[in-house]
Amino acid sequence: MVKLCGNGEVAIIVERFEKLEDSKQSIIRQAALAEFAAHGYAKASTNRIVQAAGIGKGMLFYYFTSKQELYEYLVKYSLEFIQSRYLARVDAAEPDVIERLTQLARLKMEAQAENEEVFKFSAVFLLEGDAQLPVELAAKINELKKAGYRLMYEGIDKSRFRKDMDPDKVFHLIRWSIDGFQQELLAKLAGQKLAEIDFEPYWDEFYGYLAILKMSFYETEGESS
Amino acid sequence: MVKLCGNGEVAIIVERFEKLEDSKQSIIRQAALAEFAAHGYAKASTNRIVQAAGIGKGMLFYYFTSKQELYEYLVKYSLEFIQSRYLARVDAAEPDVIERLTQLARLKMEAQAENEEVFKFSAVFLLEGDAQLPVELAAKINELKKAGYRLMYEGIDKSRFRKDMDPDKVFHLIRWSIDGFQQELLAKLAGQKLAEIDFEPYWDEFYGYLAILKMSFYETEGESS
DNA sequence: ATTGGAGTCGACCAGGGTGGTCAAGTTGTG
DNA sequence: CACAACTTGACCACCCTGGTCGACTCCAAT
Repeated sequence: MVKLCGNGEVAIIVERFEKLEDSKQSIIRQAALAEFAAHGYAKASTNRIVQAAGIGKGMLFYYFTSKQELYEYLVKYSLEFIQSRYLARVDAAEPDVIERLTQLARLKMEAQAENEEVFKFSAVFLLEGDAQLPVELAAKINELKKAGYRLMYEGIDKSRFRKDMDPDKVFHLIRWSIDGFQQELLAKLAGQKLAEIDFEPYWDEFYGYLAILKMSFYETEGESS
Repeated sequence: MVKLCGNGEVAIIVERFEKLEDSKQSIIRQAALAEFAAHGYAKASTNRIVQAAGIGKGMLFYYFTSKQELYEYLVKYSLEFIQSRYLARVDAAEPDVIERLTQLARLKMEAQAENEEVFKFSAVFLLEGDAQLPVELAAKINELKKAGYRLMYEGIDKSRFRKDMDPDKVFHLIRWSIDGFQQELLAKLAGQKLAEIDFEPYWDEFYGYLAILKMSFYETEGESS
């Protein structure tokens, strides 16, 4: 009988890695994520990975058959991480723009604090064509992109905006503002370990910006038809 | 007598490049800018540069003594380009936030249309520590950074904002909005030659956003003390 | 005590890319 | 013709690559 589902051997080999104690697994995974995030698939170096992880060269190819397979494992891992630790937590039923975007910002920041390398790596593999992945993985990537898009744009209620402004434009302005704040915050905190930072003061500042946005773009209470 | 000002030989060699007809100079320059922009100093390849420029390997080292000198030439060229074609054109006396930021956006877009590679390259060398440049060049880079910072933040009149909002926060919201628009536009136009694009419709859209920002954040006319 | 398999290491391999050189050849000009 | 400026790409020594593999350690089962 012919195997229809491919890669019996590969599965056996990757298992070795998954049997490792979590702490060691994590060290290797983080080292590899960081390397691929910093250099992309082609220019990432397996030598630097094993050096950063503190293991012998041989071990990497004992756990993974090849650089390519390691990369695919990391993509799969990252997709699952982003899905379960970030997107799945967003309340897609929240219709208020600011509430929704605030949730996205907050949950993303929390997930990023939990594993920053995953997000840096995702920025690479979401754009990169270098690696060419098996169709089934490429499909999952597209799913994730669409899921993210949906959470950002679908089911948003723009009826509460001031009537004298184009609601789509207002929506974009709000989005750019929140993105800008977030981006600038991350740039300011670059180099520090996100997990160790007390974000409360930054969130307070953030809510100050949100208050201004609401005051500016939302219909004033009790002024309606 | 001792030469106090260094590099007599280098000057003679670079002269060869500067004597070239402009069109050829430009082809080589653009190829090199693109290569360094895409890969950074360390991983840029002189082989790919000569290939892209359509010249023999030897010529590159006939015009420039080394990869390092080529890089320094490009940094110098880019600094001058950005200074003269972008920053110098900004009217630093314009006190109105939106007017000022609009100018910055518009002039940057025009300069980018004139030579896109310079801006992509500048994004690299403004961050990169790889190359280590001679102090005198590093100083010029810092000057440029400061000049840019000044044009963005200095001499701005925030007194026309609504009195019930923190003017610094409003300023940042406006900045992020304009940046967001610009960034998204550039992403949408990626791959096309900026110089061949008719920007009028985009500017119209942009002014639509500005109108909303003014309506939202500026003190309403005739409501004062 | 012995065996054997899982786990671990790093020296080693062939291959490819690196920045830079240079002998050879092509031009253009006096 | 001669001579200098210009142009080429094969070539160099070197470095790093992904991947292999023989040697070694450890430990549980015999």
